[in-house]
Amino acid sequence: MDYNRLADLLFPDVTLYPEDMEKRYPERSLPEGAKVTRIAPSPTGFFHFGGLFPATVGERLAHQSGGVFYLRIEDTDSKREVEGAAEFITKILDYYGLHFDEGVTADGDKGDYGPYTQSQRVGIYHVYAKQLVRDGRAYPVFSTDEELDELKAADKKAEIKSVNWEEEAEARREAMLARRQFTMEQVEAELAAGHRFALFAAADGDPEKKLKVTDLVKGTLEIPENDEDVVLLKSDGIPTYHFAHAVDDHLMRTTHVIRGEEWLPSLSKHLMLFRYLGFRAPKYMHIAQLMRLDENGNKKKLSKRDMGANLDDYRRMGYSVKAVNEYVMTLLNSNYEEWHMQNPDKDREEFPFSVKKMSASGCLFDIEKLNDVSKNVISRMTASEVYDGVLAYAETEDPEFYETLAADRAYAEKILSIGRGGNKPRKDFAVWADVKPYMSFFYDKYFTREDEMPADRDRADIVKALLGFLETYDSRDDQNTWFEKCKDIAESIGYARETKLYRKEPEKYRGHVGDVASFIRVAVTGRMNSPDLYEVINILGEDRMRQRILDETELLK
RNA sequence: GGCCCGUUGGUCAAGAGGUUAAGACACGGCCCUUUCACGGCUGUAACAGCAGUUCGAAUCUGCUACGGGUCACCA
Repeated sequence: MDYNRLADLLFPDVTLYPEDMEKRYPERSLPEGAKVTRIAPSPTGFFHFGGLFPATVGERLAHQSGGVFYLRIEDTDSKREVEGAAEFITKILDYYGLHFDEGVTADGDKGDYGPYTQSQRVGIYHVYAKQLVRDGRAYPVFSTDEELDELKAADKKAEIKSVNWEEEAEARREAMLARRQFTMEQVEAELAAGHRFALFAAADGDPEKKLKVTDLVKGTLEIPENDEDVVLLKSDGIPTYHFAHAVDDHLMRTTHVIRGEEWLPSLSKHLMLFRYLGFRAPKYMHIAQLMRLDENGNKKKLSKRDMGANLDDYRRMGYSVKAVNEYVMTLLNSNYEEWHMQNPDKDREEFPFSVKKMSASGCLFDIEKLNDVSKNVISRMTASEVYDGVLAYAETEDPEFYETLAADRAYAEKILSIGRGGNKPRKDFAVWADVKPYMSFFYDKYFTREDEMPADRDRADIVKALLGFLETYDSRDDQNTWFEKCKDIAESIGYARETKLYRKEPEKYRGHVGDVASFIRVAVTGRMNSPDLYEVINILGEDRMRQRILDETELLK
C-alpha cells in the first residue's frame, strides 16, 4: 500500500508537517527542574470536587518549581458540551484561588502555546494524523451515518451486567482485524461517495509483554503493551482524548501529566501514541479517586450524581475557599495539618508540598473533618474577614440577610468580635450559613424566644432576679462588677453566690448564680445558650436589653 | 470475566527490618466554666489472611481474600 498516497487522499488539505509544528511550538526555556502542568477539564458546566486534587497538585508543582501552570479546555465531545461552560470553569477555578499562567481565561487565550481550546486545534491534530498515515501507523474506517447511530445506541451494552466478556473480546478483536483490511480502491470509492471516516492507530503491542512505567505517585507499574487499535479522529474529524492528549501535551511542552487514576487503564495506549508520534512521554501522576460510601458500606468513586460531588455546592453550602483548600491539602499531604499548626501565620504557598507524601489509595470524603478544618480556619479570621465572608455568601444565598448585614457593618463586626482573637478563639462556624442563627437575636426582626426558662426554677424567683437585675444594672460597670451584682441578686433570692457552693450543698439553696445568668440570658437572647452575656448586653445596648427583660417578666406573670 | 491499582483504629493517616505502632477527626470520661463555643488531661480502638526470607517484619517476596478502577467514534 502506498501510504503517502493514502495520506494525501485522506487529508488533501493538510500541507503542513510535524516539523512545522515543532518550529511553531518550540521547547520552553525554563529554569532547570521547572515543571509544566495543566488542568484540562471538559466544558460540561460541572466541575467535580475531586478535580480540585489534580488541579492543586499541578498548581503547586508548577509554581513551586518556577514552571508554568495552564488551563486547556477539552471540548472534543460536542454532545456533552454546555453553553458558557468554559466561562464557568475559569470563574470557579479563579474563585478557588487556582491561578493560571497560560491558557483559557475570561478574556481569551493567554500564552504562546495556544490555542488552548481543543476544538480550535483541529488543524494541528490533522498534521500529525496525516503523518501517522504516511508512516503506515494509522488507517481510516468508513461508516455510514446509520452505522454511527448504531454505535451510539450500543453504548448502553457495556452497562448491562450480563455481558459475556469472552465473546465480547473475541468479537471486538475480529472486527478490529477486519477493519484493518482495505484497498486503496475502496478508500477512493468511499471518499467519492462522500462518506466520512474515523482514523484508527494500528496497535503493535503484545499484551503478553509488560511495560515498566514509573508513575510518580503509584510507583513502578507493570502494564501490558497495547494491542487495541486506538481511535485517533472521530468521523467528524475531531480527535479523541487519547490523541489530543499526546499532541497537546507534547506541543504545549507539559512535563507532568497529573490526572485521576481512572486514566491508568489507557496509559498503555497513550505511551504507544507518544512512541508512534516520536514524542518523549511526559512524567505521569495518577491520583487516587475520592470515594464515598454506598448503601452496602463499600467505597465507591464519588460520581457526578453524588452529594458533594459538585465543587460549586461547597460555595452554596457556605464553605469558605480557604477551608476547602486546606481540607484538600490535608488529604494530599497529610503532614500539612501539622505544618500549619506549627506555622499558623504562613500561607499555603509556603508549605513544601511533596509528591512523595501523596497517598496511592483513594480516601473517603469526610464532611466531619472538613467541618473541623473549616471551624479552625474561620476561628483564625478577624471579625472583618468573617463579615466579608458571610456577606459574600449571603449575597447570593440569602439576599434578605445580606441586606441586614450590609446595612450596618460596624454592628455586625462587633457581634462577630465576641471571643475572637487570642489563643483560644471561639469556634462557632463551620459554614457561613451558621452565622445567621448565631447572631440572629442581635436583630429585633429575627429575635424570637426559642428556649423556655429553666423548668426546675421558681417563676417568682425568675421575675425577682430579672427585676433585680434591671434595678442594679449600670452600663458603665466592667465585667467583674457586673457579675458581682449578679451574685448579689442570687444571694438576695436565696441562691448561692457561687455555683460550686450550690453543688456542694444543693439543699441549702434554691438555686445559684448560674441560674441567674440563665434567666437573664433567656430573657435577653431567647436562648439557653449564647456567647458571653456581658458582651452581648453591651452590644445590644441597654434600651433593648431592658425592653426584652420587661417583656419577659410580663410573659412570666 | 480480562487487565491494572489498592488494603495500618469508625475516618484521614505517620511509618521505608528492631517503635510502648505517631498525630488529626469522630466517640467516651474527667477538669475548667455564669450557658454555649473554646481549652487542658485522659480513654476505647489498627498493621486483611496465610506462607516464605531474616536472629528479628506493618515494613522485603509469593499466594489468597476483599475493595476499587477500566474495558466507547465519552472524557
